[in-house]
Amino acid sequence: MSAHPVPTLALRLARLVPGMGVLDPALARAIEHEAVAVERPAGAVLFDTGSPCSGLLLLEDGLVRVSRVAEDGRELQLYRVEPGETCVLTVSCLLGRADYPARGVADRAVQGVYLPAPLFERLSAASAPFRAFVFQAFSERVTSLVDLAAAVTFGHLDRRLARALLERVRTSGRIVLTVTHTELAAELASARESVSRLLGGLADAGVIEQGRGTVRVLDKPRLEAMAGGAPLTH
Amino acid sequence: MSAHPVPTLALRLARLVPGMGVLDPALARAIEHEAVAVERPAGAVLFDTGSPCSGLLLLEDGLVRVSRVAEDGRELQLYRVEPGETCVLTVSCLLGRADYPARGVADRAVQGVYLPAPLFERLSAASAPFRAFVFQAFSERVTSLVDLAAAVTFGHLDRRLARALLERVRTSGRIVLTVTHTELAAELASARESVSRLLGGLADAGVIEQGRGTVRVLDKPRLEAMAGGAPLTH
DNA sequence: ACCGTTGTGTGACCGCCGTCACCGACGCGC
DNA sequence: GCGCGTCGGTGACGGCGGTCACACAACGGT
Repeated sequence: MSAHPVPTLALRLARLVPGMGVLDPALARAIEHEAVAVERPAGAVLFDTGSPCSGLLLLEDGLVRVSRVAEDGRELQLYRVEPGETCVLTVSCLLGRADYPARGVADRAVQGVYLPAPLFERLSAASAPFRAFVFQAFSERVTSLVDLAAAVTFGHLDRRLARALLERVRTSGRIVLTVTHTELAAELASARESVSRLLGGLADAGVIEQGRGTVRVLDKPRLEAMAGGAPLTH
Repeated sequence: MSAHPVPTLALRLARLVPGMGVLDPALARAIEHEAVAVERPAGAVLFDTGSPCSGLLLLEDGLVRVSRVAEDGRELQLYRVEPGETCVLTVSCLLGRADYPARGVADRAVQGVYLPAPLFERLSAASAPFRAFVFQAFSERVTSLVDLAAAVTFGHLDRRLARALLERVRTSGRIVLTVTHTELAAELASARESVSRLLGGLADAGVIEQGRGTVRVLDKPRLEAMAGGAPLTH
């Protein structure tokens, strides 16, 4: 397809993992053999509740939403995985040989490098930078999960909504978000009507501006104040 | 604090970590030098929100409650650490060099082996069993955090209360729990009155029996049904 | 036996938010 | 234009559970 040579998997991996420059040749060969280049379209289910975990996907591009689904169909977004990040649950399941307790869906088309479990273990045993990378990301996620639990318990919906909006501003880099009230409600495990009412309030207060399927953030500082100032993964 | 007729620290460590039998002599020496035997009375605060994490405590005896405290003083128990377990947050903070996002309090008097960060890193680099031990525990905790978030979001108080009771039955091994309504309320980030009413209902239904400062679980299966996926009959 | 402390029961009130019902607004295809 | 699906706004209602304000019982110390 491509006229120019595609980077090797080891190279693509090295780009994702800071400090992982020089590799043992045997290890590099193992990567070429065992790692897999992955591309999935938006909407694809990457893993689901109860399914076993066979390896770790390192994201180069796209966005993955990881969410817990209740019996009644309601859904709580646990976190989102962006390029350069890792999926805690996947690492967790790999380390503990457990099944996934949640669902991962490609929010935007996904491209990355997939490391099957044996390769993952070999890498984490052999490469300190790889370990550091995985566990650093891991650590941030655990904190964010704790934050989530606290936000759901203490924080009221307005606060969580503010956080969700800020999160989207941060990851998209734009202040005009293309998101429907229904989507936000699903993300927060709430009801569309509640979200609509709150957004209406924010619009009245001049914090945001609404369009059909869009939200424009006008007053980010105010939104941050509402979110409660809690540090949400830089 | 060294030469004693008591087991060496390396030995105590080996008892805690399955499969960690034979150690490199240099490593064993490092453990003797750097690890610290720790004993703290019930009620002692082992770490608190915002404080840095300097090492990992492996519990030999006692019980640690890890909870997130809100601004208004309400408290949500994230999990409890029992002997043989590790504290996710501690490991997480160690790995990510982050500050604690929660508070850890000795619920019963605590005894254990404390591994300062450098020693922890050395051990996790050198010993596969140690890595496996830490990360296995880590994995379980992450799952339990996800469960917690889901329970708080979807589950109602009765369900969470049932879980809390069962958890205590499990860890104490006895069906007569010495726990006050106030304590349960704090654990669930709820109100004492709510807990009292729910417990009253359970007593009426014959699921439990109450005393002053005690709860006797009579019908564990029924309690489990409540804690599980069964819809609540009101 | 007295009294303070701690644990529990109970009624009243109310706010948040989930649910139901419905309608209007916008977009798209034909 | 017309129909229709998606999106959003609004009112009504109700339940869970948090808060307040008590009353009271159990235990402990002196």
